[in-house]
Amino acid sequence: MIHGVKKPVVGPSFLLSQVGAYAARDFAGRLATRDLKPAHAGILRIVGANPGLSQQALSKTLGMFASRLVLLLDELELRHLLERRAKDRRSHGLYLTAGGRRALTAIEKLTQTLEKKLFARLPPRELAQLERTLRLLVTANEITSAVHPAYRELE
Amino acid sequence: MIHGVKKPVVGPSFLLSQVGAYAARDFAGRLATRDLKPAHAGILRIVGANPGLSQQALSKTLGMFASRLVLLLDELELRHLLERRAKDRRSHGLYLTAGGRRALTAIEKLTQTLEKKLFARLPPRELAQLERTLRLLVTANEITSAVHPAYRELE
DNA sequence: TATTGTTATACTCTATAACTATA
DNA sequence: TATAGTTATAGAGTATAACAATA
Repeated sequence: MIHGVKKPVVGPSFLLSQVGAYAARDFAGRLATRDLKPAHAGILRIVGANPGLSQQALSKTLGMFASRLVLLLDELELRHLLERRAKDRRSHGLYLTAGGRRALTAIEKLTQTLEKKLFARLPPRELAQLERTLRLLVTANEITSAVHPAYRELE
Repeated sequence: MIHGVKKPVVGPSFLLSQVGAYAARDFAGRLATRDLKPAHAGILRIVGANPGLSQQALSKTLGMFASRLVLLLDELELRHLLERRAKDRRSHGLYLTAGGRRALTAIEKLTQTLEKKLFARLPPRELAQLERTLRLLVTANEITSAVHPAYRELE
C-alpha cells in the first residue's frame, strides 16, 4: 500500500526490472556528483579494459550508435579523461589518460559504497547466490551489451 | 568477449541493472504488439486494483508527473480501455472498462510467456529464491514506485 | 486559499540518415 | 567501393511551470 493505494501483485520479472532500475538510478545519482553520466562510466570501463579500441568497436560493444558516441567522447576528451590517438588518418585508437584511470578507480569505489547500502540487509550467502543467478541469466539469455539503456539519470 | 573485445569485470548491482533492463525491454517489445507502452500497462494494473482512483493519487503511485498522465489517460480512454467518471466537477474517478480488463488479462499472459523464456534455465528452487531476495531488496530499500522509468522501448 | 486537472514548453536521450575523408 | 568518424535532425520520454476551474 502506498498512501492507501493497493499495489497489484507482481511477478519476478517486474521485481527484477524494478530493483534493477533502482540500482541504475542510484548509480546515476552518485556519478552525477562527479559530473559524469552512466554512459561516460561505461566508456571508461570498456576503454580501460581495451586500450587502443576503435570507436566502431566501442559502439558495437556498448550497443550504442557511433553518432552518439562522438559527443560523449568529445566530453571525456575535453576533460582529459580519455584521448583519441590517430592510428591512420581516418581511424583513432582510444586510451584512458592518468586522470581517466583515476576516475575509473573512483567509480569502482562509488559502486562498492552503493552495493554496501543496496545489499545491506542481505546475508552474504544470499548475495553470493543472487550474483550466481544473475550471471546465469545473463549467459542463458545472451545479454551482451556492456552498457544498457536503463543507465540514465531520472527523477 | 564481444567481437574480441574484453568485457570489464562487473559486480552484482551492475548485473541487476543489466538483467532488469533486459526484462523491461523484452516486456516493452511484447506490449508493442498490442500497441501499448509500459506506462499504459502500469496504469491499467494500478487502476485495475484500485477502481475509482483519482489522477493525483495515480500519479503519486506511479511516481509520474500528473501532466504526463493526462496524455496517457487520453490514449487509453480513446481506445475504450479506461474511463474517467466525474466525481465532482473538478475531480474524476478512474475505472477500467470491460476491454481494459481484457487487456490486463492479456498483459498477464504475455508476462508469463516472457518469464517462461527469461527463467527457462533456472531451476524452480533458484527462481523462488531469486524472487524472495528481490522482495527483500524492495522492502529494505523502500522501493515503492509501481512503474519505473526503465520501462521503455529501446533499440 | 488549496486542490484537480490541463496546457505549454524545454531538455535529455535515442534513432536515423546523410555527409566528409580516407582506405 | 567500403569504412571511420562526424554532423544534423527528428522523435520519444521526462521535467517544470503556469494556468483555469472548482472545492
